[in-house]
Amino acid sequence: MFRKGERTGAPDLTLLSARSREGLKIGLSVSKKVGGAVVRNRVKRLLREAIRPLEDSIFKGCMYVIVAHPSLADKPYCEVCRQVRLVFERAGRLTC
RNA sequence: CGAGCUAGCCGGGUUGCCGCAUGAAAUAUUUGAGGAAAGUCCGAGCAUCAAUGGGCAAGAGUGCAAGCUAACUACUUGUGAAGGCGACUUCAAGGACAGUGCAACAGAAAAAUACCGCCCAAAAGGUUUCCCCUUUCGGGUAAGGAUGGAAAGGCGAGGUAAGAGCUCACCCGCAAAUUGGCGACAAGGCGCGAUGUAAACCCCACUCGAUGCAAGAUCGGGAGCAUUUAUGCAGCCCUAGCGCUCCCCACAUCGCUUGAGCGAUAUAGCGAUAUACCGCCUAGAUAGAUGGCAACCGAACACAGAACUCGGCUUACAGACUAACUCGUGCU
RNA sequence: GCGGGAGUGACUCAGUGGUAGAGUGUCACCUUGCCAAGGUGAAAGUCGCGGGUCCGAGUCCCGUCUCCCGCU
Repeated sequence: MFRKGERTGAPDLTLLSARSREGLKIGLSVSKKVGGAVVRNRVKRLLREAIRPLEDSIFKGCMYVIVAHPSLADKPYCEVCRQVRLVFERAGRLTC
């Protein structure tokens, strides 16, 4: 994914997407630079919650990885939601 | 009222909708992070390693006493030392006449020494009768000598050729008999006067086999050596035992949560803790589960996320509460 | 999860318990018509942080923080 994927950016996160035959798969990458265990778990939860309402409208033929930047750690939920929607729109993967 | 000190406790709760993991089980429901889950600094369980069964070496750790515990270097209560007016707090707290090393600079000298000084005797010289002065050699001495963290117990008197605990008074330190205490130790003081450093090596006493759930168990295939002896398998030895070595595939299931478990009460104990009885079941994932949107409570804002499990230690921490005690001030 | 190492001038590193050093760089002066090279001199250190042992700690001991590496 990191070698071949197509990159799309937002202020505090990056989306990698690549064609796959296995259907929709979404991974999260939150490195130690973001924070300790508590902070990283929270970031992952917020990202999952942000993806959940979009799940039906995302293009099914790809695998995705969302990379969180350290600046995402102190953003509120609505901001995370906005950026996730933005990054999928920019990549042209939303079908609705 | 102010300042302090010690111990303990909490560190969110309730409701609705959507969502995650798990159990029972079949559409509705059970349970779901911490006081430190952290650091990994100690101690155990459990597992494997040739039985790690007995002994040795090497290495590591600990170092006041009694108790407590499954165990401990932890903990409790004491002893001693240091700090604080006090409540109280802190302490790796054995041994320096078993041995070795080190003590920079300064200083005569750093562990036993005579450089200067002081004193005695002899010789030579000056003077020349002596006294006195200078030099050399030999001996005595630790009173004085700008140092240093530390200088051979301190200070005064006697004493002496000069001096010296050599003797004496007062003080300092070590300390035998005896007495009290289970003990550390305390009181006591015959006698004695020893540099410091063991958190330098070390000595003495005591303790420790190694590796860790990524341990390991179950399930598959292949190669080499050996052919029931021997070789080989542990740091070394003894006894017992065993075919040995290597590679690939796979990550499924088990280990995986009921345990030296938690809570209340009573009894024993100053306490750590123990005993009895009653009640409770309280995460178990495997890319790794607790979140989102709202409402209310007076405010919900700290440090922070289980990964085999327990007992401690250490470190981080917004705020809230309870009790005992100490010091100061004012009033009665 | 388990184990090991490092932290010293701006940078790279030395450093037996006894005044903290070297090279590169920086600054000033000399040299040159100017620059470089060369020469002379100077400044720059909470020895990661907090305690302890010691007369005295960068060094020894304990705790702590950050970074790096290995097993897997």
